[in-house]
Amino acid sequence: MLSERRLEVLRAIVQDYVGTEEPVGSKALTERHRLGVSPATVRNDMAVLEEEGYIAQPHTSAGRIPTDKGYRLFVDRLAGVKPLSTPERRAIQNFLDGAVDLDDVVGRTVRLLAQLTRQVAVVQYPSLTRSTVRHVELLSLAPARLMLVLITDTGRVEQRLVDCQTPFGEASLADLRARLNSRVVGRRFTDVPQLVQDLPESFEAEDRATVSTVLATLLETLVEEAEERLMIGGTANLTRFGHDFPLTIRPVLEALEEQVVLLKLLGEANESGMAVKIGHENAYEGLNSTSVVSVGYGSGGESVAKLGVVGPTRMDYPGTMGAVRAVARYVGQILAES
Amino acid sequence: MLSERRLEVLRAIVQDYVGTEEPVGSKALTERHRLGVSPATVRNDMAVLEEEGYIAQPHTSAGRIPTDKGYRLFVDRLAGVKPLSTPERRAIQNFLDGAVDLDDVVGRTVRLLAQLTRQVAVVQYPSLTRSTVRHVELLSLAPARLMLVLITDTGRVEQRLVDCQTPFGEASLADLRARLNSRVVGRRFTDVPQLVQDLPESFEAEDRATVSTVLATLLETLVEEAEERLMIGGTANLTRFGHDFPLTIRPVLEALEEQVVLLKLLGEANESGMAVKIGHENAYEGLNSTSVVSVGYGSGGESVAKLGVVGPTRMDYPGTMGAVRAVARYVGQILAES
DNA sequence: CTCTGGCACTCGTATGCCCCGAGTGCCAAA
DNA sequence: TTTGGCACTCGGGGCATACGAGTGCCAGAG
Repeated sequence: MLSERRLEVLRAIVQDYVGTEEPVGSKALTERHRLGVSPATVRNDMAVLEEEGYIAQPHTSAGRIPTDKGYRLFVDRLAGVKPLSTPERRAIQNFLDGAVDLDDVVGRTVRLLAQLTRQVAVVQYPSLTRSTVRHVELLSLAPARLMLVLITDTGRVEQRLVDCQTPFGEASLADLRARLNSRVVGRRFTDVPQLVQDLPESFEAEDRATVSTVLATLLETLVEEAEERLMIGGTANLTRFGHDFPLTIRPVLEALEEQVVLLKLLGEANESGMAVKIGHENAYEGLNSTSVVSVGYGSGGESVAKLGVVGPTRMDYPGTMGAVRAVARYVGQILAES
Repeated sequence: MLSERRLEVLRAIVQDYVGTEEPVGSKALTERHRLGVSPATVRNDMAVLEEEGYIAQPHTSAGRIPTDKGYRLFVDRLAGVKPLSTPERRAIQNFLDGAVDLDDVVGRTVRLLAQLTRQVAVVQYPSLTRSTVRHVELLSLAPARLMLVLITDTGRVEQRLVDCQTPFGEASLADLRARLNSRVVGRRFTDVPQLVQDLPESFEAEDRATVSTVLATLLETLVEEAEERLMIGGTANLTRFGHDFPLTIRPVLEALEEQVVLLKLLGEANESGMAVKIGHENAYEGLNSTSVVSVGYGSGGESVAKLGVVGPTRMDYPGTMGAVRAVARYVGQILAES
């Protein structure tokens, strides 16, 4: 077990390193922090911390830098979440309040988050899997071509073209539209499949194939959209990453274009609290020198999607976590209002 | 006026510099290209080219590199557009043919373009301003709340919520829907305003306010969506930019997040042919060390949107132009089919 | 058992120096 | 107008040196 003072030393190392981006030595530490002990003592503590794997030396005769394990301990036990200042809060609210539609909300959120944290921001569009159906519309575009429009309670609209084998009359169309809506409006997406399961049977034989096609398309839309969309921003902040540029930055840029990877990363934020993935804790190799801070957000108590930031492992965790949490809350409010 | 041989020298310089990324000297030139003259002659030609501003020396006693003006001349008079190889063409077609909807087409296009050119690709969603209306749908969500859905001939769907001051009956709704569609379906967006101008007058007094609100929302949608959306990809290729990294790359990343800037850049592609903006020809300062190759694309003869790539001024112009043109053509075909 | 001051040692970085070579400009001759 | 020759420039690489921040260890004090 590490003594109180050793933890204090670790905290000081993390804070200094995050600030200066340079390995921190024993003397500098005692000067910048009032630890009340001499550099020699700190050296001993550092030796122990290194042995335990919390810090490391880039080279002999250089200062120490925190390891992933060190950051982990720092986040878990040594640092809180730094709340934002009142002006910051007000700025967030003002900025988000100006949004006019869902796209705008997400767009503003991502820019806000990038600016606050000075890192790369990732925001997932509110999820459909939790959503309910507000309306399903069927339009006849051509004799054998329909358009299916799905409207969700989060204000999102998805459309799909449906090609039918046989022409589908206006009467049948109106019939299907009415029955479909009476069954699924207000219901959760996950419940829809079983709710519409037996619908084809109640139609004339000639229309059954088309009805089945329409339903299949509807279900497909639900599933496809469960794989969510993302918006990212603040990539220019990648330039603040470090000195050994191209090598570090390239895999990150590549990862940012792989929506699947990002979704998986965000997905690991458990619903209640914030998730912090540090360095090698990230499954994707290209992000081994980055940390991901993510949190769920949503209207009401339930989280419908995730948002977060990606930055160097050497980041200001308390500040970043504070910003992420605050933004998530305000976005949730905005969504609840609309 | 520059002699034929001087132009040949300039072409050789551009080609070599693009290949090696290093300033090219007179001796190396005569070795790699069969110019049929001695290095001394080339030196004289280079002196002239430098005086005219087509090439420059990074330092005394270094080779020459092309200036923006030099690239300009190269593109305008010395280089053609390099057609893609047959396998490349086939690969493009196969890749784009797999697309399932508009988002997918654009997504695949941007990835394809990034991969072919090894640069940053930018694709504008097909524009609405040129499009025609395929259908307008009105849904009643609540007594005083409507949803307006606009479907375009390019397969795009836009929706807007409309809050009415007074409740709007189902009968009136059906009436408005029918009249609206009979007037605008098949018409161009730009023609819509005057086509619906007098619609409110033909309704009962109590409904007129609502009808006006709906029409206003419709027109607003047309205008708003004229400011197009973009998709970008291949940002990882920015790492191949050069040695003096952060300084060059940062403003480019910033520019890429400013949709307005990008739209303006693409917008300068005139409809018929390809536009190549080199270095300082780009209005936006951050892109002064980049070139933009863009072209319009669309189904049929008309271009409905633009696409292009952003790369270092030192790029393979013939190859890039060939790839951009080919992709634009195939995307146009795909759009025409669907 | 813990802390402290002292001391020798390490090693990465900055600095200065030199040399090499690619590249240039100029000039006189073909 | 082209060519070969020649002196000059200057950036970059290699090398030795000096510096200094930082370490580990040890002996002594509390």
